[in-house]
Amino acid sequence: MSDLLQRLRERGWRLTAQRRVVAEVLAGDHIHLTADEVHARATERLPEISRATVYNTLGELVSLGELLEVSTDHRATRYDPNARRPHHHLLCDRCGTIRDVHPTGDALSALPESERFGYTVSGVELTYRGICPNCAA
Amino acid sequence: MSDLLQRLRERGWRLTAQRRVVAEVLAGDHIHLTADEVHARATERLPEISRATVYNTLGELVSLGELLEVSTDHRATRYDPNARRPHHHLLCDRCGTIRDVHPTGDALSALPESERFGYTVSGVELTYRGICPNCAA
DNA sequence: GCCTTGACTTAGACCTTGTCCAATGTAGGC
DNA sequence: GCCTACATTGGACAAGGTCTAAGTCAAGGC
Ligand SMILES: [Mn+2]
Ligand SMILES: [Mn+2]
Ligand SMILES: [Zn+2]
Ligand SMILES: [Zn+2]
Repeated sequence: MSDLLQRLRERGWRLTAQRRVVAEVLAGDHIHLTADEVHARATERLPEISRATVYNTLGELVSLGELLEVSTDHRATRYDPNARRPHHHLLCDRCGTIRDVHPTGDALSALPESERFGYTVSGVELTYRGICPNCAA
Repeated sequence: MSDLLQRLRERGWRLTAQRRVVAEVLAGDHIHLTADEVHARATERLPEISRATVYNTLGELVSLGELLEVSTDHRATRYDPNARRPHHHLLCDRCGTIRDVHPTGDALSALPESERFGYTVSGVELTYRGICPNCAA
């Protein structure tokens, strides 16, 4: 997290209070917040931060490869700070909670040449769906 | 496609010109149109069809299990008439073209118990990403 | 330390996607 | 052919997201 700020400074980022707060809000495991959720949490620490700045900062972090965009549902995009270790997602259909998961094997190799239609395939995303223990109870 | 209309009539659907045109627009393989694309194509055949009716009809077809919603990008939902044969998607990152694909193996069994976090896992979606032959040229 | 400047932030207008509603039209049973 | 419950319509509305012009400020140079 201050690792992150360090990397960003090295890439010429100005260290503003707003950017610092957004970075802080995104710290942690299994974090997949929407832009408005990030804004709400950032506002607790820095009341005057604007929605536009949150969107700007999230967009920049995505461009820099420090954040991933995840669109699991048909609602708002979620932002995933776990961009350094490849992983997939397990989503609760009832409450929307998302966990990072690491399936075995390589999903890419499961797509035979005959099913590639001449595409150059570079990646694959898996989204598992189910019901979380909390919602099951 | 008239199969579809047949099934729908059996389920109590009124056969209106609007619904017929939406069903026609959705016919074919590897079709993954947005609601506005469906509306645009439907308008060519039936100029007075409204956006609300297109949304209504698409929503009903989804409820009836005749259409799938696909959200591969972070933009508009796409509607997939290939609801009868399970499949996954291969997406061109440049132009957005989507193909239906059928990978080998079972992605569900690739998620070990230790990575399920107590969830009851019921399904998995795969999205392959790459560049289509058209965009590569 | 202070100045300078280009990068950053801000409020709010605006756009796109999608939902909702009251008024109007019509498919299909009789 | 009539009736009526179901379908369609235009437009208002809402959420998520983008853009802009004006003001602010981090940080390098002195
Ligand atoms: Mn994640
Ligand atoms: Mn498909
Ligand atoms: Zn849940
Ligand atoms: Zn392409």
